[in-house]
Amino acid sequence: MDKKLYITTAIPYANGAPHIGHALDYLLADIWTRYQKQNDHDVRFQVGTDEHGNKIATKAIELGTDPQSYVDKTYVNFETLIKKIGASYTDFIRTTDPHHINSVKIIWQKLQPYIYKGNYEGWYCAGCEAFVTDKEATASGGICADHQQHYQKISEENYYFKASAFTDDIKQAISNGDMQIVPEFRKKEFLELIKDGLQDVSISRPKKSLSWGVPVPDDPEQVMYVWLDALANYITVLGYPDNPEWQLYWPADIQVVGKDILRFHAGLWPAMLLGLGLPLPKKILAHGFINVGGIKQSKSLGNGVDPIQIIDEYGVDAFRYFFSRHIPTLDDGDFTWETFENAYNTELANDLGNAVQRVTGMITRYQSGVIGEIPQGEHDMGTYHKSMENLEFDKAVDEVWLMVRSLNQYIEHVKPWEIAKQIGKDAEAESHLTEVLAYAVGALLQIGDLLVPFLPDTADRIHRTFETGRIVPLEGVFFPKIYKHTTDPHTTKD
RNA sequence: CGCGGGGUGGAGCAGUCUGGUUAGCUCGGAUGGCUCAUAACCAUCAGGUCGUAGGUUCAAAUCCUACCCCCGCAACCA
Repeated sequence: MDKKLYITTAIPYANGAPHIGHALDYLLADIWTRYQKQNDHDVRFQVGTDEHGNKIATKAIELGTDPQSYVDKTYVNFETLIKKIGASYTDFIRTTDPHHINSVKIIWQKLQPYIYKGNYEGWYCAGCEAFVTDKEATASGGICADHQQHYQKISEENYYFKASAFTDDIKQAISNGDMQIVPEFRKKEFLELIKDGLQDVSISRPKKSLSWGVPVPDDPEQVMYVWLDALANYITVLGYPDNPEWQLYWPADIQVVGKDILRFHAGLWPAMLLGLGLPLPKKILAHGFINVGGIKQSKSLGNGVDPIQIIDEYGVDAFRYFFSRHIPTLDDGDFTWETFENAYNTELANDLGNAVQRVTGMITRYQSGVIGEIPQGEHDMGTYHKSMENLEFDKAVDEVWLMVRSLNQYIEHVKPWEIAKQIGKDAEAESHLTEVLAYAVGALLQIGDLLVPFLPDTADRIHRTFETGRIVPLEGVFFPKIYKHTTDPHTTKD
């Protein structure tokens, strides 16, 4: 058996609507997973939801229910999105799973040598029953917008995790690449951030101010705060510590996170792992944010884009296509309905869809659907694989489209329809035509192979159409034109 | 001097580390060709002071200096 691989995604807070940022996590992880599986690796792929905390408890009370019943409903929103994207995950963890809760307690105990009691001081809103960051307090002028009251500076006793103890080890692991941070500039950014050392982190709250969470072992007055509970999911989902199977998968090969939470995954989380005596993840992939028309998505602006809507209107492969190719894997990207639809119509419909269509059309028309001997596609895939290894998925897809274009050029160049006219006049025309069309099919099949990680449905359709040596007609065309957010140029010209 | 990223034809980007053929690609625009195909495809053309000002060099988008502008971050925000 080949080495077992493991990839993780961040677990979103179950209170809230899934948005495009979450979708990106799942998509990137899924592309990598499918790519590795295509190369015969065993891949475990985790997704999940973070289900503890005050916001959930408060919301549940508001709705006249209890927190557990509430999250039992809301986590489904994420599960729906994940499935809709076609993410081939193997594990869905919820932080309210009994096994997770038990494991977190054990983890707490194992980390005992690095846990101490201290005072947490910060701006607190009695209405929210929660602390806000200094930044937030300053931005709002010291007044909570929801409750129209001043934040109070209060301090309370809770437990701290001595992350600072691991500063040097973590710095070293990052610098020497044992724990690789991708992209490189994020690595620099993070090393700069921790140059004066990691800060110790508050990992619990008094029970009176945080009711919904994992109880701290041996201290009924304290409940675990988010970090330890949530981050631990990456190993508890594998069965840590009681099911030894976790050792087959840990350390993770890649942990996919958004750039905003890189610091927790590159600092606190590795510190926890070192405290447990566990190896660090091999690679952390920090992707960027998706703006809309150059503007940050926000609830107050109401300019958020719903991934479900995109998938429902254009299909899952169209979604996967745009977000893998037109959103840079390692940097911020931009979405507008216009650019999305344009990419769909020109690249998926005109370039790829039409190429498949014209090849199947000619084979059906000239050769009654018989393809004959299909040669291996001969395009050099070095750049593609290199881009995949570097986690630059956008560049890998670019490479595939180079092939699509050159196939269209090839067809234009050899003009199969001209050759067809020579049949009966020229003795070699028939075999020449067969050869040309089979070559085109070979190219399409190679394109299909390369699209497996990105557009699984499309790849599958291409294979089914051609692989038997005889055209298998499929219902409908590949990527029919869609004009929902832009105008059809052919209806406005009159 | 807080840290990081960036400013290249209408839009989005590559090229900068390792200076050197006519600054490359996609979309958009114009013209032409073709007709197998989803009024698709193919070809050609138009369009750029490579943020600004200096400097180094036979030669700079690419190296050096100064400055301007934009974006993100500035730690418990799940």
